[in-house]
Amino acid sequence: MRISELATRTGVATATIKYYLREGLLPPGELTSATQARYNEQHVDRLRLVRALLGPAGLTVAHARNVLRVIDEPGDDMFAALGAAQQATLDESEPVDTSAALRLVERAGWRVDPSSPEVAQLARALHAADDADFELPDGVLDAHIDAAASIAAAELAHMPEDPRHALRYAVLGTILAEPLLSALRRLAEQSAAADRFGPAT
Amino acid sequence: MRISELATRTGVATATIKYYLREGLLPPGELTSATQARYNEQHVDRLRLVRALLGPAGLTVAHARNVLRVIDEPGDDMFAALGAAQQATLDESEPVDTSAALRLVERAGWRVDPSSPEVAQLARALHAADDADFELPDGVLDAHIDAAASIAAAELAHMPEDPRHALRYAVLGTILAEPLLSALRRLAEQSAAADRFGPAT
DNA sequence: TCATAATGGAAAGTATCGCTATCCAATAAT
DNA sequence: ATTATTGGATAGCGATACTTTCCATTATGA
Repeated sequence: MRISELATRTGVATATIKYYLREGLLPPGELTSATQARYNEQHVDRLRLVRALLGPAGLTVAHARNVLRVIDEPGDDMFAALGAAQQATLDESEPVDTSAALRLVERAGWRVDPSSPEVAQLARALHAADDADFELPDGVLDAHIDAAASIAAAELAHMPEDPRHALRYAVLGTILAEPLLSALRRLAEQSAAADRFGPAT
Repeated sequence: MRISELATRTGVATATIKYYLREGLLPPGELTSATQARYNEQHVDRLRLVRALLGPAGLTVAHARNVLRVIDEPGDDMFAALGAAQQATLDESEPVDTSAALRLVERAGWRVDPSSPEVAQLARALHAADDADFELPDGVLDAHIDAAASIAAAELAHMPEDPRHALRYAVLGTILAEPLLSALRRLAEQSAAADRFGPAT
């Protein structure tokens, strides 16, 4: 198919597709002449994936490119690839004091790289709560830890056997499930609040 | 104190403080003349709160303004205020097909407003996964639902008695705990992946 | 076959966002 | 009396995700 058909089938403007091509989010079509290229079903799928990453998942173009690179070139070290996929969506930024975050990780009993950006992200979240004068009760923190642990366990338990699929699954699970979990948490809160403060059934 | 002291104490540039004042994130200081205003400790606290919302929580200025308005003017209907606080951070956007989302909510047994933006957010997250050809196993979905429910329960259980504090607590809990939960989930995954794929202890 | 439409590719333009810089007249500090 | 600071207004900036415009080169179809 040509670019215009790719555009109509995915609902993405051709100019935008050209932009994604330029940014390396979408592999180029097969050139049939100086002014024509052919695209196939894989391009359709890829374009949908790109839109999912840029839209609801909220990734920047740069982050999406990183994520796609990990999916495209898995390498043979699954652990390294998973780490790379996670870090693909994080910016490095100023160093933070990670002591509180590390204490929390230890309390959770997790085995993590103390210098990973995820620890820094956790540290920043804790500091933000602190700066906002928001005291997070231990019980609530523990609930978050348990929740995170059981989600991770469930995700790992359902990971496909085939390493190629497993990586894609893990990467997308990490990234696409994030907005899902946020929405679910808010709905659970809404429901709980309705039970407690809302109008009678 | 004057604006420059407010700036040095919070580490926020005076130009930025002026910007927040303009945007209504920070209440004006008490004018003592045409060219001087006095600020107090409440301004320091407020400014820290604003930075926490704009930084790690990732809110836009417009969303932060909405959130602060709910905190500032609680009203007497706690349920309505909680709903308003949640919606303060969401954009309205094109309508989505919420049927899959509603099915999920029903499976969770939650009591929520089917037309709420949170449902729409959930619907978009589900569609994104679908568009990306990412099949979320039921077991994983259930794990997310259970996790969301137990977090919500823990948060409600620790909500302060005093309605004024309760609202602030609920609002900040919803917003500031989101990046925290994301970080925890990623660390839990990292730990679980290390156990399964990583180097031996 | 010849006018019209579409394409690849490059480059410039646009809208939004969160600041940041510049000015100015009025006032404070020394 | 001189210098520094402030409130207030306005304009500028850098990043991001597109959009628009342009052009030479093909396709396409009446």
